[in-house]
Amino acid sequence: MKKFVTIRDVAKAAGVSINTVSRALNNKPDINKETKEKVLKVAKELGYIKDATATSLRYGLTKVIGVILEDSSNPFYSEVLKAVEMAARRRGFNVIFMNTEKDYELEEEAVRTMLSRRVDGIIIAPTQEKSGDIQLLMKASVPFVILGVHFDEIELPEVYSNDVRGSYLAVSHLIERGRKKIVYLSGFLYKSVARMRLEGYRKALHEHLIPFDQSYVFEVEEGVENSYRKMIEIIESGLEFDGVFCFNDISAIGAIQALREKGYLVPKDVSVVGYDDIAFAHFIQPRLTTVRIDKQREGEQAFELLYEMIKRKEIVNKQIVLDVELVVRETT
Amino acid sequence: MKKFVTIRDVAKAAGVSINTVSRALNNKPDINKETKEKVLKVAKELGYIKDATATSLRYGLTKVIGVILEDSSNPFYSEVLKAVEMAARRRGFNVIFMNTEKDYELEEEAVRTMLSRRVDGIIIAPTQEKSGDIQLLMKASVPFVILGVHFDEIELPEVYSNDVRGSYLAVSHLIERGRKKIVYLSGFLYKSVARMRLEGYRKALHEHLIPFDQSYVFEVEEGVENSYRKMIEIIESGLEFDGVFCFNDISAIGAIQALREKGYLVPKDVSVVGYDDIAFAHFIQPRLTTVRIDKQREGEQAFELLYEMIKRKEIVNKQIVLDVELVVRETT
DNA sequence: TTGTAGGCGTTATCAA
DNA sequence: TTGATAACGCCTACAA
Repeated sequence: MKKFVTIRDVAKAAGVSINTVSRALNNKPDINKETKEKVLKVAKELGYIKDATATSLRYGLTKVIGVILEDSSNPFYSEVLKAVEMAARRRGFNVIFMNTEKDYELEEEAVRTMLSRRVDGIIIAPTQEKSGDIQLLMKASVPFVILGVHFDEIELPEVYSNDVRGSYLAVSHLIERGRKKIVYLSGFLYKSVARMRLEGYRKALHEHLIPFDQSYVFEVEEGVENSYRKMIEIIESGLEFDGVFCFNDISAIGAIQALREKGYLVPKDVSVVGYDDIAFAHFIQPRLTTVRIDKQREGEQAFELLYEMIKRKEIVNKQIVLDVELVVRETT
Repeated sequence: MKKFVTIRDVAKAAGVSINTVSRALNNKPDINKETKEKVLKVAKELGYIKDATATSLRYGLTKVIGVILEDSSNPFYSEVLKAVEMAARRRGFNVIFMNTEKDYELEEEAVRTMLSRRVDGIIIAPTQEKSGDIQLLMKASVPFVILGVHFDEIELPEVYSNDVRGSYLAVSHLIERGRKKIVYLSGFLYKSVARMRLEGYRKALHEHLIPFDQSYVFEVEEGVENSYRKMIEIIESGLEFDGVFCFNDISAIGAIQALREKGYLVPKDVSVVGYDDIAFAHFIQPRLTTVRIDKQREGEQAFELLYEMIKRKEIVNKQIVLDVELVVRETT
């Protein structure tokens, strides 16, 4: 089991030396045409398949990139991941991915694994709880791109979306719909994304002369269940509100469920806006108004930035900020 | 950029030979305790990270498996894929995945790439249009597991769900709800899954003494849009029906959308059952009645079967058929 | 145009 | 207990 044909085997069968085989296989010029054809024929007959492992070792390049994210089955990330894979493949790269489950230890372990695999580059969506692994990456001098996150303190290659603008658009839209008391179901504020979205929220309120009220902002762990429960809690607390801006579509779905159960009509009584525009945002009922991030583009851009670094063999300290779009549907 | 510390560097810095370093790193017994500690210390100081590429070449084992599927962002596959990755990691394996976009050429190319990468095993969800790549895999004598598909003609290691039973349950349930004219929005029948589900459909009708009518079976390409359009078509054709059994949840969503647009109430006028129980099945409104496949288990089982083959170094010609469960919600 | 030899980073065999 | 050496499969100087 698992005995592969080597160039040595091909060489012997074709009656030439191993590097004549190598030359034939790699389209080198310095080889006789007939020899080449013969070698290629023999290689095919024997079912030769080049060992990328050996080539990697020889070249010091694996043509593999690593992708590290919290949950590859999440409808947002799964689309980004797919886009990365497709973009990578177009350039002859394969991708190894690892899930961190939002666990920093797993994230750091994933980084070490990728480094050990000698991937040519890494795309990572860090949890932002700690950033020791990012330090590790910087020291390792392996090209990497931060995905979906922006670090204020250090300048790093990043691809993320313009979420200040996104949430500004979302909240302004709510206000234009006549909503004045807008709950923000936020993610944890140690995450740059949550902070940016909070900033946009505040900006929109401010521009519309609505005072910011901290008691309308709730930091809630991600997941439908969590936002569902938090929404129930908010309703039961008696807080007055007529709009809900959600950290993402998933949490919007949870919120809408809670609202419905408590007898609120969406959007008649309460308007809801989500974020991300995952595929299901326009299949749920009522169709979700949300802020669209172009996930395919995000994945592609992340790979292309990484690729540029791999090719140029140097850090390209560029922050690519993707534009974002409000998609008005039926929940507002 | 990208200069890694090698055991050679460690050896020099520690004043020992390279294989003393190797011994220390790999917890070999025949090494002096102090030497070992010193080596480990130096290795850590220098930031040594083992090169898995070299180890792979040496051992003839990469500790990488390949996963080939049509669309890693599909809510069904993305969950299975994640489960595979998690299971693999527990055993010290990493995973490279490739999307085929239901294109046989890409699928075959993916197989070649995986072979070239010398992955220790492959999990593949084949399109079933052609199967030359499966032949290739068999010849290559690399362990592989077929995911979500059953081949009648050849006995191969497979993990798939009991879809005859699943659709039998679904259709029986529709009948018990008083439905008699049940449309089957099928996938293409060259796929084993579609055939199995058709069989269950027929079986349920037969047992309930409802004659099978070919004109109620529609082969439709996957995707919400396609099932949406087909459903519109069916309605406009004037066909009488009171139930719709869908190939999967995605197609159920499309069908429900069409029904709603055409003024049908679900489930009052028409009952609808989906298949897969993707995460969103219970977020859409009305909540979708569907047949649940345990996606996590499917991924785990696929990996474990593969792992068994890798460990035993021989084909384990086992077909693992996962049980399936009817989840009654609000569309029936 | 072709072949020989060395090396990529590891690990295993054998000898010291 | 330790060290020298060969080998995994490939590619590239260099030599022929």
